[in-house]
Formats: sequence, structure tokens, C-alpha cells
Amino acid sequence: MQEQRTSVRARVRAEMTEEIKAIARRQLAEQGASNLSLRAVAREVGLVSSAVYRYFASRDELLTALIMDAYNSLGEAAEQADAGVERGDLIGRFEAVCRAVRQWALDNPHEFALTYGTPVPGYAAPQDTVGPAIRVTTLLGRLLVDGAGAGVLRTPAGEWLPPVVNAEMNRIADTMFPGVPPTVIARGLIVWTLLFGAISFELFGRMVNVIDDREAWFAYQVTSMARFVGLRP
Amino acid sequence: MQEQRTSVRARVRAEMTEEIKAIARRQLAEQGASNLSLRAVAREVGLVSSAVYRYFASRDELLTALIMDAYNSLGEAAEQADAGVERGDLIGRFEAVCRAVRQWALDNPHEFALTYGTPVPGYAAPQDTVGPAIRVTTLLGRLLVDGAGAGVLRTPAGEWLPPVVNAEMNRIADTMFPGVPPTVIARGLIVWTLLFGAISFELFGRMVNVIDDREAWFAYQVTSMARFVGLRP
DNA sequence: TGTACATCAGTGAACGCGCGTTCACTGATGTAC
DNA sequence: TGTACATCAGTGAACGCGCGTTCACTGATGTAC
Repeated sequence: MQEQRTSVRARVRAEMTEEIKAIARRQLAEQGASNLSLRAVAREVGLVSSAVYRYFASRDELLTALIMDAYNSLGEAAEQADAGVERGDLIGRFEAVCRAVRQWALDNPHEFALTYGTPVPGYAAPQDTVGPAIRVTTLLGRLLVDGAGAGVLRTPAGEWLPPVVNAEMNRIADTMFPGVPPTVIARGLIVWTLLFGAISFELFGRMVNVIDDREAWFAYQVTSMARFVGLRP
Repeated sequence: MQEQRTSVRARVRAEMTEEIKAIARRQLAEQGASNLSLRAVAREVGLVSSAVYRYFASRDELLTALIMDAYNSLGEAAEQADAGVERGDLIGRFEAVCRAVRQWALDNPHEFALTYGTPVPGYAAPQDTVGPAIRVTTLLGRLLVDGAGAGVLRTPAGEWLPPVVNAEMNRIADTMFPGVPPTVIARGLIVWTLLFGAISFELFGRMVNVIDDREAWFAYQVTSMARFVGLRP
């Protein structure tokens, strides 16, 4: 009985925490991260502003929670997309992950901005965000590891890396993506940069009056990226 | 005499306008665009807050002026870099432009964020910003036009564009970059996206704990981009 | 060259608003015996 | 099972601050005759 009563309180608390975050997320959409207001959130939740401090010690802590949630939500979307494709179909997996990342960004533009846009001035993300932040990156890297293992990764012919770059790529391969050649790591990083760059450009309005059919353009870019990184059909 | 006296007033007014913008620019660096405050700017200029309204009708108008200046400053840096290289050396020109864009972004991170970062919520850039906004883009495109004209542009072999993409690329080529094949336009757009994506990643902290030597990494990316778009030595 | 008038930069007070955070408190829920 | 006590969510007032914008004004600079 005691545990149950305690857990009622704990559950209500957890629900309230979630509701605060949900409403804060909604407000992000209208105000942008740097204008996120504890008072406005409290008002909409139906609490007095000081009551929010029972759940988050400060505005920054609320922001951190939103950032962590965003990274995890994106990471989950990408991982599920990957899991839905047959393991050996590396191009299929790569395309599914790219599409999932873009779709998540289109569905949650302000959370994308929060995580991959301009950093909020005066806010420094604490160390705990690192894990969630690199879920997509490690997922993409694992594709390369799998590809290298299965031998379906074409190492770019005649590609030469400057020594400094080569050393860094080797370090990255050794610590995170064993078995992937440095030239492929380099191209993988470029693809990773391009993926988020393309989504940013689309989301932040750079494609207005440039590309009309964004889906088709994105699909083409994904194809190019797969080929560039050495995935062959 | 009359014209001279008038021009004194006009010159003082122009200087004051520049000083307000300069200080606003400095404050951008600390506060971020969405927290840019007319009052804070006025304070630092040594004016009462209402006096700023003699120069800018509203906060948004000041922001617009800053954005225009930023685009023009970046555009000028890129164009000067291009002009400093022998016309026929297309790879050299491309590399110079890329380096100039990155250097400008490193030197003016907050103006880069203002123009290429997350859009300021609630702010809509007026039509006049379009011209300055595309200076770098048209400059990069002109490189391709020159390359196509000089015959030093290798059209990617066996590259197939989906019909929708092909149509859009043809439209872009016809209206802005005559003589450039659609496949090259497509790769040019990718390179353009990657250039700004790479700079954003570097500036917004994505490369922390990933790449140590940012110069070398950027140089490598530029080399890759030049090759990808078909510029041959 | 001198005078009357118009233009314009800058002032200072005010309007009405919003913010993050602290603090002493009330009252309900949970805990220990 | 009942009672005394501890924990905790939420209140409401307050602190001290900042913001954009308007408005009637002063006084210096420029203009026309």
C-alpha cells in the first residue's frame, strides 16, 4: 500500500513534468528557444509561475530537458527507421535513416532548430546531452561499419587524404567505427554534414525560389550521398 | 554653400546611422539576434532610447539593416577573394571563395548566425534582402558558367537525374546559369549546401571532439567539393 | 549680410507590458509508530 | 486502525529588472528672401 500511494504521487509528478515540457515545446514553436518563458509556460499549464520551480530549478534546466528530449526523439525515429529495413540492405537502411531525420525535422521544426540550429546565446549544454546528441551520428557510422564488414563498401579509388586529416580519420575509426577505412570516414563525415546542412537549408527557407519539389530534391541528394560514401547497390 | 551645409547634416546623420549599426552588431555578438534591444543599443551609443527612432522606425527595421549589411559584407568578401585569382584558374577561384566565406563566418559568427542560422522568430525579411542574400550563390554559379564556357568542367559520367529534378535544374540553368548542364547544376547546389553546412557545423560546435584541425578539414572538404562539382586541375 | 521661418536631432517622461527568481505560507498527501 | 509528524505541490506577493514605442518639448542647424 505504501509503495502504491508513493507511486501515485510520483506518477502525478511525472505527468506534470511531462505536461510542462509538452507545453514548453509548443511554445518553442511560436517564440523560439531564446524567448522561451517560464511564466508563459506556467500560465498555460494553469500554474502560478513559482510552482514550475517544483519541477525545474531554472529556465535553463527546462531548456536542457527539452534539448535532451529532442535528441532522443530524433535518435529514436532514426533508429526505428533503420530497424525497419533488412540488415544487409545498406543503401535501404541509409536512405531510411536520412528520410526519417528529415521527416522528424519537418514534423518538429523548432526542436530541430533547438538542437541543430544556432545555439541559444548564454546557454551552455551540460555534459549529459552528449549521449543523446550523437545517436544519429553513431547510427550513420554503424552503417559504415556494417558495410565495411560485409564488403559492400567501395573505397574511393585514388583518394588521397592530407596527413593531418588522415590521422584524425584513423583516430575516429579506431575509437568509434572499427574497420572503416579513413577515406570512407572522411566521406562519411561529409555526408553527415551535408545531411543536416540540406535539412537546415530546406527548413530555414534557403530553398524558397530555388527548388520547388523538396521531396524529389532530397531523395536525389540522398542517392548522391549513398554513392559518394561508397555504398553500392 | 547651401549644399555643403546640407551635406554636413547628411554626413553626420549617416555617421550616426553607422554608429548605431556598429554597436548593434557588437551586441548581437553577446545577446543573439532575438534579444537585440533598441534600448541597450541606445544606451551604449549615448542616446536616449527614443532618439534611435530618428534613425530606424522600429527594432525590426534595424534588424533588417543589419541583415542587409551582413549579406553585403559577406558578398563583398567572397567577390574580392574571387577577383584576386587569375580568371582561368577555376579551382583556385572556387577555393578562394570558399575560404573567404568561412573566414568571414569565423570573423563574424553572429552575423553569420543572423543570415544563415535559425531565422529570428516573428521576423520576416523584406524583399530588399533578396539581392544581397544571393551574392555568394550567384558568384558560385558564375564559376560554373565560366567553367562550362572554358570547357574545364567535367560533366559527371553516367549521372542520371530524376525527371522532376532534371526539370528544375534546367529551369535554374536557363534563368541564372546559362550553359551549365543540369547534372552540374545539381552538384553545384549540393556543394553550395555543403559549404554552408560545413561552416555551420564548425561554428555551432558540432565538430567539438570530432575534428581538431578545422583548417585542414575544411581545406579537404573544399578539395572534395571542387572535384565533386567537376572542376579539374 | 541679416532676419524670419522650417527642419530636424535629441530629450525626458510615460504607457503598458513581460521576465526569472525568492520567500513565507497553506493544505493535502504520505509515513512511522 | 488511529494519530502525530514529515513531505511536498502549489499559492500569492514581492523584488528588481528590462523592453518597444509614443508624445510633447527644446534648441540647434539649415533655408529662403
